Amino acid sequence: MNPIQELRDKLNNIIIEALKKAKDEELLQFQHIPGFVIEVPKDSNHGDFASNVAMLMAREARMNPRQIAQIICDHMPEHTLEIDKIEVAGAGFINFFVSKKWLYDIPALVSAMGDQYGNNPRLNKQVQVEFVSANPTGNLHMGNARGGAIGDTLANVLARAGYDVEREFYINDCGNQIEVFGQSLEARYLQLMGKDIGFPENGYAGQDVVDTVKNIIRTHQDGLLSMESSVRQKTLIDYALNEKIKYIKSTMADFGIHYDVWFSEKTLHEAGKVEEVVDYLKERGYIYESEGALWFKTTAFGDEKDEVMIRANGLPTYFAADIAYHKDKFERGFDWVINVWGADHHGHVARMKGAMQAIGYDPDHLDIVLMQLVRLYRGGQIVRMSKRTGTTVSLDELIEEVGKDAARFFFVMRSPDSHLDFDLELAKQQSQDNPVYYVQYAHARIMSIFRQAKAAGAELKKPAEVDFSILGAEELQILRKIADFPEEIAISARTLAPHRIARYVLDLAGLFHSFYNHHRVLNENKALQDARLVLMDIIRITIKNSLDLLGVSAPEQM
RNA sequence: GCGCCCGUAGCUCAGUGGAUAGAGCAACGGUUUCCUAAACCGUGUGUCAGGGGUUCGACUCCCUUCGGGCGCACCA
Repeated sequence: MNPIQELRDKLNNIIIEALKKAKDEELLQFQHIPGFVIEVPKDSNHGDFASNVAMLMAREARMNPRQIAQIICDHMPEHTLEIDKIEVAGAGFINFFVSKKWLYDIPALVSAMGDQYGNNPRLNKQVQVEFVSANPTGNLHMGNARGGAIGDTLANVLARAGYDVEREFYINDCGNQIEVFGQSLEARYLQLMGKDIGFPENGYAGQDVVDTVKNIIRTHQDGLLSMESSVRQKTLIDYALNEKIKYIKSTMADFGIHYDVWFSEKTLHEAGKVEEVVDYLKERGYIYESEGALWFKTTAFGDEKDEVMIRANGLPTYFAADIAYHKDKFERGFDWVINVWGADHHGHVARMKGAMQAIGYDPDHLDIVLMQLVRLYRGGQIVRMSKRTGTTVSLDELIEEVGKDAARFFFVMRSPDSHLDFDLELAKQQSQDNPVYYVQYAHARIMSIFRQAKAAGAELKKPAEVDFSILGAEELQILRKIADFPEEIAISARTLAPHRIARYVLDLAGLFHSFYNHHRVLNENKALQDARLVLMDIIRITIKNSLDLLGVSAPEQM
């Protein structure tokens, strides 16, 4: 149920009917009705809805937009909508002033839908969101954290927007980096066993690798010393990957994220899917050999330069595996595939889409959400992140310091396109300056009102038993905001903009706090109290559902 | 050099081609002790980085210049 969308659809039909009627009467001349919009004007003086249809028709109809608008108004058919006023305004806008009575139906809708409120009709479309997909060779960093918050919120939003959603984590468990990882593990192992041995130049120098090796020693002691190097590395890698993936899974769970699929890159190679896709491209003539390597002619799809698929040493590149991976995704039947990537991978986007085109899939069914980098601040000072010095803050440490709720909210608060300054002090603050606190507090405050109401013997009545015409302008504004929620979800999904939900719930919490500071819910006027209690209940539901989307808890008291 | 993102109020940021560009913080002025706590109310003259273009209409789309970030591996 999306009340805004329903009203919009009805107005849309009325306009089209009016146009047809005017054409029949030969007052307007046109072949096609243009793709006009019915929008909610920013300024409420311009009505509840406004359409630009007259402006768009001006050229074809060879008439002044305001005249066209007037003709449309004069030909509005009979309809069931209660409309107070329709006016022609500005350059030719048609403004609709819908009777406020439609808002009185909102509480019953929200109340009946409960935790389902906000959900749009099912679309029967399968969408996959792949996000984080961190290398299992180290700790989760702030980029992974932001990707997690964005990806998971986006998945939640898409689900409520009507899609069938799957969350997936791609595990890069083979390739060059894993070899380097193995060499690093081996060096640490030998060092810890007292051998005087150097460390690989580009190895993983972090303390977490040392810790992992210490865990291995705890169970295997010196048992790996006698092994041949390649066997030893494999043993170390298997153990370490297992440990790292367990760490990632548990940290993600602490962050409120639960994946449907953990997809191993290795299985792709083992199943021959990578060779398969290279062969496929070869058959189509997109592959050529040069300097011992096999190249994919990505320039044929707008890339700047061709890319290596199979290296001279016979091993496929990450790109080759990634094409096979994305082919596999589409073969699994997804109508829409979404990846959340760090902005440092942007160069990969065009060639990935090109690759999809080359293997016969519509590149428009693949969307990449690129997110900009994160900067951590502590008391106005930037927290430098350096793997060398080991001062990097990991996601598990962040969750421990500021809590899951603040972390989730902060990471998703800004547009993915925007660099994110994460203020650790603000995130911990128990004050209304802290946006997550501000929203949660609104929820807790409403719960408190209900506790007070119960103590006073006041009950929450069913919306049908309550007269909402007693409500004033501020309450109606809140109703209007609540009515927007499903539409907000639809837009957020369509534009892949999960930060809109954070802003939405901040707005709603702001309206609530402001109302709370001016009016008493529990008061002498019982009819008013009944209406306000219902209003409080649907604010509570909408805030709760918004916070659910964000993966943030809604406390009963604070 | 080429490509992607960004540039909006003092600061941090919103802004699905629509009408007079918004919010929070900060600043300034005022009120107040009330279901949850020093909270509440009010106050914005912004070259939407600059310049061109498309459009009835541009912060939004295109071109270009400047500034910042990030990429441009037989790494992932």
